[in-house]
Amino acid sequence: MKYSKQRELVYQAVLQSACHPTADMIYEVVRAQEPAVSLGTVYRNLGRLVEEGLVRRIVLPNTPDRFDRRLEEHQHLLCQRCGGLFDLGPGVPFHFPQAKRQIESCSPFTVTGYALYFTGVCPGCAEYHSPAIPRDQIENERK
Amino acid sequence: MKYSKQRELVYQAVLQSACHPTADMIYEVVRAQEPAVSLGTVYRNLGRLVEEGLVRRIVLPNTPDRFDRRLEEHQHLLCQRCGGLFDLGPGVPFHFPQAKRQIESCSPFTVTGYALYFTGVCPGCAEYHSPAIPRDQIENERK
DNA sequence: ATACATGCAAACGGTTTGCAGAATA
DNA sequence: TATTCTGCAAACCGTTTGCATGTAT
Repeated sequence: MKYSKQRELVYQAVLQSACHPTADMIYEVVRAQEPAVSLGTVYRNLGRLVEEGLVRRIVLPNTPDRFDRRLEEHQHLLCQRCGGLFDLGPGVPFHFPQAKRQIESCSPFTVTGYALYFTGVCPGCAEYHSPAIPRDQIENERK
Repeated sequence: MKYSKQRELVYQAVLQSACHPTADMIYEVVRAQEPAVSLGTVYRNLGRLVEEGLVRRIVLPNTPDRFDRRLEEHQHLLCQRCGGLFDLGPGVPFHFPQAKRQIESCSPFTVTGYALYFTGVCPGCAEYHSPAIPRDQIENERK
């Protein structure tokens, strides 16, 4: 893969993001340093970085894809009030190798992967009388 | 909710489908009986039926939504070769109430729901020298 | 020199929506 | 009659793609 300044900036933006940014958020960050960058280039480079395994893509229904610098296996919770996406610790009782074994032992399928996420309410949104906040007004996803 | 022939046909089409049909497949089935029906109406009615809890919506990345007449909790496997979506039996080692309890006991989130599906290869596609079949050429999803 | 990457803008695909008219209650 | 529904077509939104130009090796 040939070096490009744009890809470097996209990668750094993902690494330095405190949350799980969308392509659009990455675009804004990169544009601050390289105003001529195009959204298409950001999409292309995010795709490349995912292919190379440098960055993880999180696909959720009815929302733009999110990107994650954390490569280790972990689950997420999608807050239904603010739309924020949060990492869950290792307490989630789901172990893929075991699930794979179990499914393959009692059904005719070969299992190669999975997708799992939870929905719920984050602590910030759960506060007393905390109003629902439309997603486009909050993008700082507390942890 | 006011009766409409179109909604009835949409509902029956989901109930009678052998697989997990997309809005488009429902559209085709309904159109066979009611040629003037519009795709918009199919979408609207599928949405209503989901709201009413009569039908389940299955959301997957990069593919149109699927609809499911089975309301009981169960998991799915998405075949990566033919694109077919298959029901998995009760052997999947994931139990939501337990997961909810465990996550809530060790993190500050309230958990209200989840999404889980597996990817892999279905028996039909696993056959010896079975070629990969593009999704638009196979829509009979064996069970 | 020759790949490969970029900016731009148009296209894509699944889904939603605004509207005037038709069907239900 | 009052409300809800429909068909139609345009809009929507995140993402991808074609193309001519620019940049890294």
